[in-house]
Amino acid sequence: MVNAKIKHDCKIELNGVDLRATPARVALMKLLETTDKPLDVQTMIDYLNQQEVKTDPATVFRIVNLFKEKGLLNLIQLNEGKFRYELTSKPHHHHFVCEQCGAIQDISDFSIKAVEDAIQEKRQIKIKSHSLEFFGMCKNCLK
Amino acid sequence: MVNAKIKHDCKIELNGVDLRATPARVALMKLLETTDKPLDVQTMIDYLNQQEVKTDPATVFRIVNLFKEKGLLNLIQLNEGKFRYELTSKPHHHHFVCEQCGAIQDISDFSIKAVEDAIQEKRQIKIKSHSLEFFGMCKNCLK
DNA sequence: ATGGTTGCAAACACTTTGCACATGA
DNA sequence: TCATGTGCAAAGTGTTTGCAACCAT
Repeated sequence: MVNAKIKHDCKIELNGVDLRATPARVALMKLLETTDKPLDVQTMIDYLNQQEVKTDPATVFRIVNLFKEKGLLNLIQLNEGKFRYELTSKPHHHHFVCEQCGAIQDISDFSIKAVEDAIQEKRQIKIKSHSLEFFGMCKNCLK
Repeated sequence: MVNAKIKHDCKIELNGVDLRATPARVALMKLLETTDKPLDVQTMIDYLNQQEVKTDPATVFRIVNLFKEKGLLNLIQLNEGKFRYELTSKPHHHHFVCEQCGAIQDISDFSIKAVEDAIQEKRQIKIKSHSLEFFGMCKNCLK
């Protein structure tokens, strides 16, 4: 019942951006909705294959790219050699990555919108997005 | 003469971080010093091979990683699928990338150090570096 | 029914690694 | 001299693409 409900929600969400609600897409939406840190594609694949939903890397890459085009996902890079993704529906925030243990924390203590507006006007450019990530040592690793 | 002088400088610079001044390394330092935007490795390889200095991708990747370890280079990601590098000796700045034409501008109008300090204290973490990049449309492409 | 979606295999881009040879200090 | 660095080839990731079969609408 719970599953059915969530599936239904995702269906509406997906159809709303002209995408068919296939099992892999619905499962991926569910995963993204219940995860609090940016996911890389390999993690998504592993998760899906652990569930009832067998799928293929090519499919997941395609879904993720589609979701990004449709504006459902933000792309994030944390200086690894790969992309991570987060739902755009989550409140805007930045990240802190511990270089020792790899832990990722959300940073939402402030906004750089004012700065962004100032730069935009001064340079006569249009800023559509930004990425701001911090790197260092987390509380635990500092001990 | 000019070349000899620059070579000499790089030799000191390289030996200063316990690296031998080989032709590829010196040429790469020269390139990095005279370029104002973050370079990807393929661009470095193409440049070196156009010059007198024939070299191999593996070598350039190794040099770049060494330079980074030694603190000579900063790694930058602009949401492409690859790394870019800049000399750490350049004044700290951020970047703006035009999503239409790919142009990269330096953004050094402001600092987020105050913000960084506040986050660091509040969360009891140690922030060692950050990346802040802006994406949008440049002046030209807005026309 | 039919156009969007998938799986599979192959290819591509970027990066790393092993090892024998070469070279800077 | 000899530890360090290089070239070459091979392999390892992450990602994209072509195409026939499949399935959501």
